[in-house]
Amino acid sequence: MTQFTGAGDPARTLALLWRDPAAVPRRGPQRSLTVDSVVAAATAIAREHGLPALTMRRVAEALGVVPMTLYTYVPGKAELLDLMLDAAYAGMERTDTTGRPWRERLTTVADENRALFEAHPWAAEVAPGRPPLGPGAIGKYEYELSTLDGLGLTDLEMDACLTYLLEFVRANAHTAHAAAAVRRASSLTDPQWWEKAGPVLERYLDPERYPIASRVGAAAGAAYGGAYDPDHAYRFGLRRVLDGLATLIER
Amino acid sequence: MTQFTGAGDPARTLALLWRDPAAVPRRGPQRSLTVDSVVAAATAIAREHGLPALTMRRVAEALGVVPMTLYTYVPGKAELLDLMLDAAYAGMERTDTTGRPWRERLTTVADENRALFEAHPWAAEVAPGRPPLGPGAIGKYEYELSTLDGLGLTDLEMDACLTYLLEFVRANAHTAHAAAAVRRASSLTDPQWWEKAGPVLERYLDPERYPIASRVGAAAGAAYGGAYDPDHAYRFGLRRVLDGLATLIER
DNA sequence: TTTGTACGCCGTACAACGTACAGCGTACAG
DNA sequence: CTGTACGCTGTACGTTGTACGGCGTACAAA
Repeated sequence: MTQFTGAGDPARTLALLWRDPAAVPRRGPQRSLTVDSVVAAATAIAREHGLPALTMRRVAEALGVVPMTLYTYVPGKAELLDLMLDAAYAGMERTDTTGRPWRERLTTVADENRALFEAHPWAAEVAPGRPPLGPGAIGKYEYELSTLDGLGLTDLEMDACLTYLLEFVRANAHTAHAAAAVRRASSLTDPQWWEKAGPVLERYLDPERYPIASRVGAAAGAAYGGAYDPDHAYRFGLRRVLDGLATLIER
Repeated sequence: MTQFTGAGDPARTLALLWRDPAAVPRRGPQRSLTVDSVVAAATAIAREHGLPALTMRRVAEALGVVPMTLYTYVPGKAELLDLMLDAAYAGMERTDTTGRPWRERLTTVADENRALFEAHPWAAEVAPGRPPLGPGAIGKYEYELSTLDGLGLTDLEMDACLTYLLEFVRANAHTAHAAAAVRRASSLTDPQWWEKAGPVLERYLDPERYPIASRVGAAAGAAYGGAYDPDHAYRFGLRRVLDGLATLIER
């Protein structure tokens, strides 16, 4: 099952995201849980065991409750993911960089988003079909836009620049986490895998037919100890992102 | 279930990817299918109904066979995804841009990758934990690296530049496709959704508390007719990517 | 030509998933 | 005091990927 956000009824989801007091019931027995406790339990599971391990049954078990109980707090799993994402956004650090040069400000934003995905690897995997328009997401948007304010960009350019920067960080985290997830799933470390795959691949791969790929692939493999080094890709990429934005900002 | 690639036994997977003749059996009854027909049927389902609709049962049904039969052609679903991905790579256009300026060459590579994700939207969703080292992927790598050859970059830089460019295209396609998938799943078009969410959101969102977000969000929403325009993000982003690489290449 | 066996195909089965539904008991409104 | 709104739960359904064992075919050896 691919995991979405933004699937359910917008009004209900928004009321939930903003913790609308009018949405809590006035009758019936005392509630044994809270929306926040459900979100917290789900987040803990996703963080510790990955998104595939996040099941309604597991969340319920962690809370000492039967699965169907969760459905009185949350309409379904999609909305729970929305709530988790918004809560994660709300918990992000927001360093005040007023007055600093724009490169430093954007680097801070990038690093803070990277930290988000480090603290919540699952967040890089949920596909935000429609963004969760809760207080966490809006507050994040406001803060991040403020680092681009006053640079002479149009409103549309500000949005485009921010989207561009954030998608880079997100993509980097996604790739990094996919690598980590496959490591966990295959019970074969990266070096072990390459040790097995390398000799076999050599039987099929003709260096004369793929000269550049052989050369560059070997160089990259030797340098990274694998096919991909997320840390290096982040540092390299962030420099490119800032240089790319510079031609727009400093024109 | 999150979809991986590269989960199974490397040797078996590689033999499959390269269509090793030694891997086909010599005994037993005639095989009614081929690996290629399985891959083709699976690809057709993924393309037409999306990755969540790609199930072994459905592939089997399309081939007029019982689910377990597929397992005599393919070790499992993860390997099937590897094969699908490698086949999609193999089918990509590879325009000869020898002698053209590097910006034009890289734009061509980006556009070809974008076309891949347009033809195979599912490909943007599979997480390539470990890349499928088949003829398609290797050929693609060789071709794409050739557009960066002779520019004075080190081998590591060539790999980093290509990775950076491809991750941008991939991330853009992923976001675009997530938006399309949620539209399909929620049975509520984007304008319909905003029409319902807009008034409700206004009740919660205080413009004085989020001045920049309100202003920029409104501008972006009006310009794109939604929160995000993948086409615009691609054109904008590709310019930034090339400008960012320029400071490295033309230093 | 016969026979042993490697191997394709299939029916059944299992565990896990999200969640619909109906019954039961609680606590507030009148 | 009573009716009812509503939280909690047990059971159940339709999915998923795939393990297992039986059956029959077609090639290798005799």
